[in-house]
Amino acid sequence: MPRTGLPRAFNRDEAVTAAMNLFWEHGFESTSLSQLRAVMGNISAASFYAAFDSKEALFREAVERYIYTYGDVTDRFRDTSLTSKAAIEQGLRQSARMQTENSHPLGCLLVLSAVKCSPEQHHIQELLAKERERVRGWLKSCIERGVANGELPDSTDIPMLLTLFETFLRGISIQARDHVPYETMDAAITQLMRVWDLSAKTTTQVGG
Amino acid sequence: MPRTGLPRAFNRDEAVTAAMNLFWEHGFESTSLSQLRAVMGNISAASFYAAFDSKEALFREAVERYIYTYGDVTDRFRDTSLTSKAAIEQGLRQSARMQTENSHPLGCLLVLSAVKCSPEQHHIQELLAKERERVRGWLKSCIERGVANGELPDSTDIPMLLTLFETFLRGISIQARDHVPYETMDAAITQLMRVWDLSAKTTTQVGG
DNA sequence: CGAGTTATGGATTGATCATTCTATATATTA
DNA sequence: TAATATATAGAATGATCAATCCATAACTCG
Repeated sequence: MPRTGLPRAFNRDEAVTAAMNLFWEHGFESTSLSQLRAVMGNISAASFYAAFDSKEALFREAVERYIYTYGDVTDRFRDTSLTSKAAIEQGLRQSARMQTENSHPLGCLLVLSAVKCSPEQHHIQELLAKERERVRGWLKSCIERGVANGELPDSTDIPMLLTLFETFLRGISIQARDHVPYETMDAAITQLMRVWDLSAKTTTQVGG
Repeated sequence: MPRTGLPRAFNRDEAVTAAMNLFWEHGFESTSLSQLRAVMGNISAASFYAAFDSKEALFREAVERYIYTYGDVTDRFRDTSLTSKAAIEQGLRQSARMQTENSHPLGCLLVLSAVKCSPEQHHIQELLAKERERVRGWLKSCIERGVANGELPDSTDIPMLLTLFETFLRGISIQARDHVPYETMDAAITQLMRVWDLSAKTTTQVGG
């Protein structure tokens, strides 16, 4: 809260959102500072660095903003008021729906915005990998809950099921970018969930 | 075949392969010409431009090289000596195996190396999108063949099945980058293919 | 008003980007 | 050996990159 001095001429909050959308569309490295300053209200370089430490610091803010807004669709994986199956199914459907909306860039920012970058910015890749790992943890906990509450048998191959659903989830980002419509992905999710039912029906076997 | 003049001091073929690996690892835009020249045998800029028109032209050659080498795992989708189910299953397993090998960069070059780029290089994105579309076409033909030869009922929702398998296929690239091991993806594919069996067993219904 | 504080515009930094140029070295062909 | 052709090294091109500097404008507080 700046108390004295010239007040900022642009809305910092709106600027972060605009930056998030640009990073989402073009990725971290391919988004230049001049492009960012343009969408942030045609602000000068001095104004930018008075408000943000660096391009990387802005990116971190943009990622945080994404997680708490569009990225919150994966919260369903943590919703214990639903059955494990419903949590996964709804998480997948919501992700597909959000990533195919045309009111913002297609796909998931956490998957797409730094899938590749120069060696000297490897830590940016790691930042997003850590966020994906968080989602993976929720998905894993959700499946483990399904085993614990009897939805799935004790013999369930948890890493396998986790990978099945997570791989599909990650693929949604590429498919959304390639303009595969939501409805088709939604239908595919319906069939994918039948694997859950098959796992649920399997009688308990001796684990290896 | 140069007949006169000073012969090239570096192996053009090996240089393209080295460039392919660098593009595969870091993507088109994040790979600089100086990095390329370094791995291509510490060649000078003049030598580079004597052998290649531009960075983009080299990238196109690298993509072509990839398609005919590592990328050929998806040829299984076109193998009509197999049942449609076997073609898809083997194509998925081979893709997962190749993309997780540690003798080269992880994931698929066609999916990862230009998923994001600056607006002025949109055509690079489109180049790779077209290659992915080709694979999508093979996958679609494979499923259609399954319907035609009776493996799948006429009521089969082809776009749905296509998207189910393609979304998983695309997800493998992200998962491989995130170091998900081949064995786990292989197990997931086994379960994914059970959806095929369910589709095959479904009695013919009135289509919508 | 004057002192203190902050944001701004605009020029500038040094690095790196892809690409081109010039001069020279080395090959084949006549 | 002379003419021709090609590749080379190394410097230089202009553009753009993220980031910084300086002077000035505009605000609050005393």
